[in-house]
Amino acid sequence: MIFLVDCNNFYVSCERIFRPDLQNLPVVVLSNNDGCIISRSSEAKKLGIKMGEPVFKIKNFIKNNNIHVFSSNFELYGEISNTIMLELKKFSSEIEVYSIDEAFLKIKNNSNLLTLSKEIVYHIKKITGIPVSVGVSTTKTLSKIAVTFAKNKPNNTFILKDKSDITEVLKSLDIKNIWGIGSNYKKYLYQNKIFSAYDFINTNKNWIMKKMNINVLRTREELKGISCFPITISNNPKKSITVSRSFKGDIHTYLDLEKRISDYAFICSRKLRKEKLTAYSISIFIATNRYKYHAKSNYYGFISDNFLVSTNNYIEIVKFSNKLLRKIFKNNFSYKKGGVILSNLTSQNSFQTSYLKMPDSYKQNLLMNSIDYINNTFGSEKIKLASQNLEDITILSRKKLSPQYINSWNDIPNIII
DNA sequence: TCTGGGGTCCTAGGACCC
DNA sequence: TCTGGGGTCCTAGGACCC
Repeated sequence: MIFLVDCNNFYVSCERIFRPDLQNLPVVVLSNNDGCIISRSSEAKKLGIKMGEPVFKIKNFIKNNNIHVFSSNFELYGEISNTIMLELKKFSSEIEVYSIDEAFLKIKNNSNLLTLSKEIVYHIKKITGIPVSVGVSTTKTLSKIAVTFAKNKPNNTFILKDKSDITEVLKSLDIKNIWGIGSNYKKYLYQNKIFSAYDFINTNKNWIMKKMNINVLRTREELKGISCFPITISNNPKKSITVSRSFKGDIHTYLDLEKRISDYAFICSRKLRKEKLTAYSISIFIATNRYKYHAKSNYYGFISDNFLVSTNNYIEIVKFSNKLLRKIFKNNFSYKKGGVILSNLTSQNSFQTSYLKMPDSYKQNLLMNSIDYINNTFGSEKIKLASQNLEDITILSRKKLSPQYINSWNDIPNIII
């Protein structure tokens, strides 16, 4: 059987660990730049706050209803997530960490599914303080359905096993709530008079393949109890690394944009080096504010290119990103967002060399390692490259940031007796 | 004033080969 | 009048996820 363990309102629950006074009160967590709502406590949901809602639109509502607001603290959430996943490994060695707040567990000895589910809920809450839900069924897609039911049960567990139960559930379930059916396929399926999950399992296979794709067909099979998405235990190596941000205000000049792109390229390189990888390809994009202007004053620039040889050299990556930026930059636009993507990644110990370019010299490597050492020891922005933003201003707006309770010595909670 | 960020997979069609 | 058949690889764009 497949157990899907899903944390309840994960980011909000993380904040509440250190703020027990916020139990039973409406709480929300915001996206980067304090832009949108990305996590809501059940009380906030009951007040009608929607997922992805822009904060500025409901500023007064937040105030009037005494809703507690946090900026996102992903460092903290990541640490808590790691702890949860380590604890879950005690229940099964066949575990797939699917996202920051979800994991699939394959459990073979399934004598008492309900008891085991309750045990998982109890254990994770006891060790980490995070409330989780457990959905159990025979395939990943069915477990996904089970866990949504679990969220509304008093003990946060739900077993979806009997054939007749499954049929009943599928009949009651809107197709848009199936894992793998997004807004576009939903629209298309509605147009073809397919509304419930039960309608969907009775569709024609060739039609699905012709009009959609193989994964949609797999989803259909999974709903019938035929497993098509196996649990992938090995943590596959990363295939791409992105750093992108919306800017606080608009940017008009090339030079200002270059500072941002240099920053993102530098951060991206740091992530790359942390994973002990090198990149062969790099992409840059810049975009105007899609909400603000008419279509003709909007512009989206995107470009990709390859290095001669895979690299994780800060200087080389930042230099190349600026060279690409020059090719897509256009005057007379107000830029609102930009990003750097590194792809075609390989391990730094095994990449392909080339006769076109000498490998980094010993001195270059020493320089790169020194940058890492200094930034890791004294703060991530101590050493920068000259094209980066050198003024001491924070790029992100995070006005309601909680302390780094468990990943910074300065922020360790004090207990006063 | 103000609207997030980071990923993966699939496929049609183009470029190329013999 | 009439111009083959069978492949592989790459990539942009579209779909999805949290």
